Amino acid sequence: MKEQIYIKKNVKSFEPKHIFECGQCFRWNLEPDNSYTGIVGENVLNVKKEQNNLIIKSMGNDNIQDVCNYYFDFDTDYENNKQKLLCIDDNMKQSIEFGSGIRILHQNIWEALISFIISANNNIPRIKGIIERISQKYGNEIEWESRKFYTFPTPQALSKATVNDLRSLGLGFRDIRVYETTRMVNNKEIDLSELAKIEDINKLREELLKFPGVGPKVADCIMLFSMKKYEVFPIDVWVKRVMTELYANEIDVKGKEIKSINNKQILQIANQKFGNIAGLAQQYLFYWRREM
DNA sequence: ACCCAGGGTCGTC
DNA sequence: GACGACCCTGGG
Repeated sequence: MKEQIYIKKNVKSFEPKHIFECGQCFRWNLEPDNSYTGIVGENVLNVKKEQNNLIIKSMGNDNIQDVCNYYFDFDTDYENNKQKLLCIDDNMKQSIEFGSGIRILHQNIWEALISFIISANNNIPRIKGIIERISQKYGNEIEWESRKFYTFPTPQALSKATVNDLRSLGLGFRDIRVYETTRMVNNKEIDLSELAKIEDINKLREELLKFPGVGPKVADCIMLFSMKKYEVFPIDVWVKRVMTELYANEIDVKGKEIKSINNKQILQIANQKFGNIAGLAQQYLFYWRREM
């Protein structure tokens, strides 16, 4: 366990607030000095932006530069992607201006699987609290600057939790879903490392849907936020709201005004407009609408 | 005090 | 395919 520092100069499309508060991750917290501290794998990271430079510190065993390149997806050209979306319409333009520093993180699949099962019919403060308590109880402790942090538990570590243990950590009705999913992962009924190799989105989704607690929305979140499948378009209440407000009039049939559109129609619009980076467009729209 | 909604999913009809 | 139930918590 060692402390490391990584300074990356002249970054574009990287704004900690946008990245960590656009709803894709649950383990990052704002510090008094305006930096963010979070847990990535078995490391604690602290990220601060000063002018256009990034100052990243870490405590852990992994090489900080490798961790950051993978997790923050530094190889993807966001300037180029933003340019493509900007010229689609004025809505995209506004939402990108608002969340210009958003990046889609490359999170751990197992952690994303459990986290988004917990997210079902739940609010963000409570989701964060639940994940924090799970990590405190079943994860590894890392001490840094006389503070204690807890990594997200491995499947094996979480298998020690009974349904009642999970219930007492505040999961509510999601307790059995998390318990069963953990059991399936440990038994390798579905092998997560094999899952990551599946290229075809629909085959991948089909596999993910076999886990209890994973429906279409959660499956798409896992694919987008931990597997870099930028073409998927997770539809939640907020996305439904914003897509209806912005685009319901476009599927206006025979002069009739349509005020509610279903998920299939939303996907159709998303694919047609945003194509293979629909997931990125989804994040700009989600963040924009939710912060309004 | 009471009600409602929250990054949905599941079982039932 | 539509509909209600579901644990729990913070905010109105």
